Amino acid sequence: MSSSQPFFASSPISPAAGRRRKSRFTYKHLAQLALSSNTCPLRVIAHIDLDAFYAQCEGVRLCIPEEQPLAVQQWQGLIAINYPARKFGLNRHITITEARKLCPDLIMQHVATWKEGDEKWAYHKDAFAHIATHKVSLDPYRLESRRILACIKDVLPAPPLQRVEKASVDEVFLDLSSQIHSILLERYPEISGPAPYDDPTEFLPRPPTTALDWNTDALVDLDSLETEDDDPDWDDIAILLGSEIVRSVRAAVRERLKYTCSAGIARNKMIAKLGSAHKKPNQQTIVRNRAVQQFMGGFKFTKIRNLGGKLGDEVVNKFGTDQVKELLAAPIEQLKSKLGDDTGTWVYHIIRGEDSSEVNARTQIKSMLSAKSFRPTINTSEQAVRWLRIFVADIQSRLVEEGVLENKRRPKVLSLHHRQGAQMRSRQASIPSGRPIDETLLFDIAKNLLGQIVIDGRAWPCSNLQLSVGGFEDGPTGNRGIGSFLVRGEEAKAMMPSTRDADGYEWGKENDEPDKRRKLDHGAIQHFFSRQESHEEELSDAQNADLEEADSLSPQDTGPAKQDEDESVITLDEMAGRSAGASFHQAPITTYFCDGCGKKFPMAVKEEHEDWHLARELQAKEKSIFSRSDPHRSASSSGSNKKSVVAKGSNGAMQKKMEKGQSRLAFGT
DNA sequence: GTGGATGAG
DNA sequence: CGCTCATCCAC
Repeated sequence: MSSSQPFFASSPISPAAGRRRKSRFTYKHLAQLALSSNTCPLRVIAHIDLDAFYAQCEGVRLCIPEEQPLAVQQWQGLIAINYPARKFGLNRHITITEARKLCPDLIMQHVATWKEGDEKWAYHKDAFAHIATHKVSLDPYRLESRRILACIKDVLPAPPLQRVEKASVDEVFLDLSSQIHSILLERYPEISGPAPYDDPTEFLPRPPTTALDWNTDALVDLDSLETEDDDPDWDDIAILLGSEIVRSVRAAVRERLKYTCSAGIARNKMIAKLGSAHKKPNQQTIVRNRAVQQFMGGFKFTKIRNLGGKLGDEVVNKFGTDQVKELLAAPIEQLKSKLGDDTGTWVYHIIRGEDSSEVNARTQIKSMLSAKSFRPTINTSEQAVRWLRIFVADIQSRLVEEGVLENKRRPKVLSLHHRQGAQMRSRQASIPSGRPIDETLLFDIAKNLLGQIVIDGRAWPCSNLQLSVGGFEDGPTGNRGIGSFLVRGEEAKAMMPSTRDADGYEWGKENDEPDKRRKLDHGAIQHFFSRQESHEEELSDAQNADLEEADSLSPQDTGPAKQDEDESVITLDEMAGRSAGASFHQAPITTYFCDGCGKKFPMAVKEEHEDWHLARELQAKEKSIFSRSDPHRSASSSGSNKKSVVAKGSNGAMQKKMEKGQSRLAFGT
């Protein structure tokens, strides 16, 4: 909300009749460009947006022709619709039956899902039948997003000339200023020297008057007072270079990875983003500085980022319009008095196309969430605990992808959100540092947080649970070599049957002893988690059926109460430990040492552990699941038999393990 | 630091 | 819609 400006409102040199001798820009402005200064009037920002991203991912993965109408399904809804399908009037918020009616030829591919005990997400036929036991995974799209980002970074020059911000799974901002500065100096030696008299406020000479080739881009019309044959200035040259860079980035993404995207090129992030949405798909739009007024004037201001929600509604109500053009008439004092000083000032500038926000050179995420909405609701702690297992497996596998194993980054905080009716509650806890993160550790903490929420009361029926990690910290130096060495040392320590850390917390054992660091004592937890079997009959038929089906796949991981009639009190730890952990948590009698992990394991899990390594290696060799074609797909996911429950293993060995029900939690490495 | 609200896609 | 991600702010 800086009140720098208004550079573009007036020229330092009167645009009289005929040709100005000098540029409107100075040597100082040119120098600012090299630093990507957010106040530089020559600055060039691009926004790149993948077209119907999830749909494109599935199209690429399954080698579906691009003209084929294709939508991505999530349970009963559609979350992405490709452009051929949009011609049939399909949009989001449409049911799959309506969609099929409008476009009988439509392919609806369901997103990948997980269920309890799965090693990894997988694509399932008839996924909707498993809504009670599975959660969706958007991981395939995150992985593709990562490849595309890597491709973009690869075609751009090395940092700091390159500045890329990942704005979402399918969007990036590029600050092209530095790169363009270097191109300008190279191509136009006349401005590469020092300023005359060493005075940075000297105006630059004008660019050579060659007519610019704006190519095939959608070029936004000029403001009414400008004329098309007006001589170009350096901002025009710069933005045109920006457009050429973006064109080459898009071509690389297209040729190497088969994805189309749309882009906007402008002087700031806000306009670049409006630009990328202007013409889709597979097009790019240049919004020159002198076209900004014309471009902005045609929009509803509710299209501007941050004005799409309650704030936008508030402005509409207080000023009686949703048009940028009409709100321009409101004086800044009125905006400030009605919206507050800060917000009013921000709105005043933003509708004039002024946005000085930086492109943060950031491509890594700051938090990670795994969530599930329950329909119908869940009503018992043990159901919730089972979902925690799935969330933990999901998050752990994504942490592995983030490089947490190599100690590149690690989260500090784990939190659990819970919704009952309209009420949302959450609890969080720190993830102890100094030891590797694994599923057992995360599950242990998550389970404890659930206990806290449950004893606060009013936990059931629960309509939504979300487990997240955040507060990511960078590893020691970002240096992989020394980092992984240290981690291995820590891991070996943590794997010892009974190891206390500096705080006296005992690791390597399940928490069957009181623990001072917990906010709850086990007595309280036991009270609220006892006698779960009395709620069994409250499960819906669908849930019961699916739970039994899942249980039959993994005999040692059955729900607690049913088999143990002799126990009337089930602790959280027992519920947790009964599956994966069972052998893990007992002091092993014989152990073997895994060179790959640099740590000890119970001999009983040797075979499984080595299989797990093998599976991971095979998987790592595959650059992407999307590089494979999968011709055996049918036109829809409905109507198939319910027996296809076993996940596609990543190899035969894994598959066998899963059938035996032995493959549970992955042992942390 | 924690937990809730808002906003985007 | 359901599932993510990010930011802001009162406490």
